[in-house]
Amino acid sequence: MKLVQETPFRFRIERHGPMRVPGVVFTTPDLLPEEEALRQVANVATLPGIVRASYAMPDLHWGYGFPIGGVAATDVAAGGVVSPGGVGFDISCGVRLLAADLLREQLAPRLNRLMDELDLATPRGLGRGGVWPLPGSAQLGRVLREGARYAVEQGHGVPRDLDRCEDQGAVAGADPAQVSGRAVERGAVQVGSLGSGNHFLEVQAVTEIYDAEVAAAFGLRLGQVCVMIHCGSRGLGHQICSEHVRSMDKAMARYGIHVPDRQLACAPVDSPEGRAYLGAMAAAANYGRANRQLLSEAARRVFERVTGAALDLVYDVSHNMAKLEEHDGHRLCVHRKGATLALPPHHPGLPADLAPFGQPVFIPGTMGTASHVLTGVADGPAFHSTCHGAGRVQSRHQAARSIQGRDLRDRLEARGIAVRASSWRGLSEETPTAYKDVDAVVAAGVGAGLCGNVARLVPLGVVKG
DNA sequence: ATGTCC
Repeated sequence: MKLVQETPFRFRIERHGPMRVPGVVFTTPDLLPEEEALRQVANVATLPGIVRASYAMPDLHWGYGFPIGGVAATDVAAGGVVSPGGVGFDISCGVRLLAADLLREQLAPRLNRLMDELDLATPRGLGRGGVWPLPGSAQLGRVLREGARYAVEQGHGVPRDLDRCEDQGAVAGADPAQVSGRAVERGAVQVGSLGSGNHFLEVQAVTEIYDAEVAAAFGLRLGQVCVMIHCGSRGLGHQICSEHVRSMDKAMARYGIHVPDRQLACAPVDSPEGRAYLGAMAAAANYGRANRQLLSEAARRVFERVTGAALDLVYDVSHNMAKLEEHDGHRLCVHRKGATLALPPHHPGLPADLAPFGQPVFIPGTMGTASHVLTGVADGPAFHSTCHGAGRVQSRHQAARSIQGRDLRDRLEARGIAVRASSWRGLSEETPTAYKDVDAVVAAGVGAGLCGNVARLVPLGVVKG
């Protein structure tokens, strides 16, 4: 495969074989991933209706069909397709940041107690329920339609929270009728739970401010304590993805669609299968947003009790979504998988007070390193998208073999990071050495013109899924 | 990511 470096932060995969557009990878030579991920970028470029390029962010790595860190837009009017693999199994997985009215030195004497209480208050782990009193399964329909808005309406949050959520807390077009009974069954008992894998709730502190004006507008200052929550749509999103991949895999031949990898199963956006998936995907997206809202409320109650400090929502973003967006007069289905929407300054989708500064974006790093706050910039080259995390370099298996969970906990604690894990195996799979350097990933994103860097945060304590 | 295989 021919990879041409076009600028210090931009590589091009020339069109070859059935590719309809080129591949464009925003990265640096030392962040370039395994060949297989680049192959996936090229495979995505064969999808019917794809426009401009198959894009990849600096945290690019191998995924199911589509690479993680991939952005692909299809033109709906030109037979453009939607593909569940372009969103990922964890539909609407995302990140929110809450800022405490508290400095890290004020928290220090109470950190351990705070972490103990967050540990108890955060349902998590594989399969394990983590049920919230909010919905019985009868109320799940409202969660699927109204997302975080329903949670706030029920008293789990304040109206201002919704101004600080992408899509004001609920995606339009959710169709609970397209969510199977199995998905509902799995989802009903997991509302308000963190999950496992790389999902976490961290107490962090702001250690660097790169853009003082934007940081102030986001409500962030040096030394401030924050809470970052990274989670998704749990078994419900997983079930929906599996079912719709299967249905599209069967339907593709009828639409005359041929893809180089069955994991790219897709159907025209404007088809029964396409509409069914998008309706179910939006429902899962709303579930994910309600989930993050409820976990925020749990954290707020703990903070209030232990420190007396309030937590203000800075923003909430998804990094696994497909959205119907207007670009240059065309209605496009923009898939972002392990990639974050980053609206530029003055975009109508921004709340008025953030309009001059662009949309906040959060990049969760790894447990031992750092996380970043970014902002959307004008003229973003990939449909206003940027990276979503550090990006894996080791498989879960490799990571787990490299260190015992208890040893990792000890090492982190020795560096002053309080760890509350739900499983030792899960903790070892998330060892910081399994990931790229998040600072380098962010620098590549900034260099490529995808985003601006606003602030850096380091973990004080981690509640691990 | 995920009742780590319907």
